[in-house]
This record gives sequence, C-alpha cells and structure tokens, in this order.
Amino acid sequence: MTLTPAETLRRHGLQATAQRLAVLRAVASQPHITADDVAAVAAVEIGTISRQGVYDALNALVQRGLIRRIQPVGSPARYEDRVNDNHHHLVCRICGAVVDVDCAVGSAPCLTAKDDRGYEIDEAEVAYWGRCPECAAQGRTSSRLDPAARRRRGAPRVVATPTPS
Amino acid sequence: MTLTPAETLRRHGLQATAQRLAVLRAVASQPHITADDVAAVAAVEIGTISRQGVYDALNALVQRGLIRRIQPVGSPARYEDRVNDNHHHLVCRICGAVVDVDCAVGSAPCLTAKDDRGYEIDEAEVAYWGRCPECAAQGRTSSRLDPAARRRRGAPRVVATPTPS
DNA sequence: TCCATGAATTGGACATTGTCCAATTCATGA
DNA sequence: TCATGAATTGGACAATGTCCAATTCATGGA
Repeated sequence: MTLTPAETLRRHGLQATAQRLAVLRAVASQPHITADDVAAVAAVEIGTISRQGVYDALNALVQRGLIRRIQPVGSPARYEDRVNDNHHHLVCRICGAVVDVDCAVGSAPCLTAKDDRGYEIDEAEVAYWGRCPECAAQGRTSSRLDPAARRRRGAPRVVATPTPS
Repeated sequence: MTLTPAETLRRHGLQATAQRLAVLRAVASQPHITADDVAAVAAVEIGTISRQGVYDALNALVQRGLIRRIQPVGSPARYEDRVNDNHHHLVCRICGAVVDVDCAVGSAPCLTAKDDRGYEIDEAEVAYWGRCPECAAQGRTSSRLDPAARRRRGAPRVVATPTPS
C-alpha cells in the first residue's frame, strides 16, 4: 500500500509541513523544475512561501532521496521526483529542454570507467546533448556559447515525460 | 610537423596575441583550471591581463575547439587542452578533484540513448562521481550537499594527469 | 613602413542563483 | 499542552560570468 506524501516525509524523519508538501507537488507537476518555479507554483497553491523555505525544503528532500537534483551545464539546478532508477537526461543545446531517458542498467553506477584512478565510484552521470525535435524542426542552430542562447537555454520549455508507474 | 601555438591560433582565424598565448599556456599547465586561476597564472607570465580579456580569450578558444570547457555540478567552469578525444572525467564528491579518464570509444557520441526522443544527439557527456583516493585515505565522507564542502569542492586540488602524446 | 581593424584595457555595474543572517513566530507531533 | 523543528522576513552576501563603452593597443596584411 502506498504511503501518502505526508507519511513518506515522516518515514524519512521530516515533519510534514504544508510548505514541504507544496514543494513536493510542484516538483511532481513539472519534471526538471527550477527552484524559482517551485517557489512560484507553491506560492499559488498555499498562498505564501518564503524563498528560504523553498530552498530549505528542496535541500531536505534531496538529502533524503525523495527528489533528485540535477544541473546540466548552463542551467540552474533542476529538481525531479523520479528517483532511484538512475535515469539519464537528454538536453537540448539550443533551447535547454531536458527530458528523461531510461538507464539501460537501472542502477548506479551503470558504466565502468576504463581506469578508475583509485576512485571509489558511486555514479556515472550521463547527459546526452543535442538538438530537440522542436529546435530541429525550426531549423535553430544557435550555439550553447551564445550568451543569449545560454540564458534562454537555462529556462527550457516544459516537456512532458511519461509518469513513472 | 606540429604547429606552434601562434600558428594554431592563426589557422583558426584568431590573431596570435600575447594574452591568448598566455591563456593557452595557463590551460596547458593545469588541467581543469578555472577562469580565475587562468587569470592569475597568465598575469604572472605576461604582467597584466584584464579579466574581460581572459574571458574573451577563453571563449574564443573554446568556440574554435582549441580548448574544452567542462563544468561538473557545483564547480565553476574549468578548461582543459585535451580536445577531440571525447575523454570523460572522474569527480570527487568530497574535495572536488577532477581527473581525466579515457573514453572507451574515443569519439562522440560514445553511448546510445535507450530512446532518443527525437533528439539529434551529438554528445554523451559522462562524469564518474565518487571519492578520490586521497579523501578515501583520509576517511572523508562529507556530502556534496554540505555547503562548506560544496564551496571547497569548487576549488579542487591540482591533480596530475598523463600528458597526451 | 603604414594603417585597418580586431583585440585589449579599465574597473565598475549588472545578472543570476543560491546561501546566510537572526530574532521572532508558527505549527507539527509527542 | 508544549518542546522544538520549521518557517518567516527581506535584505545582505558570495561566487561566477557578462556587459559597458570610450579609448588605446598591437597584429598582420598591403
């Protein structure tokens, strides 16, 4: 039997505050959402939430593995609720869109370094870079190094991904 | 016959200025060097170089593929002169040390996404995360999410990597 | 040698993103 | 009921990279 979000928080040693629940729902509503957008979505839902509170909640949820924090180059931190499956991401160099792609292995680390240099490796982070279908269709070729494009790339379009079962 | 660095710049449509040559040497001297450190090293060498000039030179060199820009999560941008071999990186979660690891394939993209979602993929960026031998030896376990650790992680120790032949 | 023009200078302002501050109040949960 | 973790406020701060723009420098072709 699945736990309610509040129960999940308590199971992880966190008080189930309205703010944390709103943050969780915001992250569930938009995969790869930024902290700024979490604040905006949560504020609409519960009326007011402090910026400090948003960051505190996000950090607490990440620390307990309830959400995942990713940060493609040139992007602010993004948060997603698909955790524990070690999935990877496709990132568009033009518009910054981020979508999920399943990991062939399903757990970390899913790749073996040719030479581990004595490192205790616990994760192989993979990001596939390229051009998304929309930017390809529009014939966009603007470089990641273009400052304007980089700024735009940091604020991607929201792209639906299949919800995990 | 190999080209001198100045000739290489000219071949790539860049004027061979003292500043650009100093920046190239700084990047060659310390793999995964930050922009700040490039400025410091170059200033020692040629007496004075503007911050704007350092950023301009770095961006021009990256744009022409003469150096490569990477940015592990939680780190400022880093620059290296190993280009064209699609090598990957090992990053220490504790101290932020970054070392190279050869790509098994040697060119991009070296991995195939399970589902490319219609993206035109040109690179699979891989970063192996874990604990470096030094931090393991010291028994350090401090988390990447620890703010102090994150700040320290952004300024890693300089680690020798084999020079490319 | 001349000179067009790309490059560099100065050095602060700006932008973004995330953290820090700290006294006080809120609200969760035992 | 109440201890204590959480949230509030809202600006300050920090780090990193970009922008500004008039002026000067210096590269490299003629």
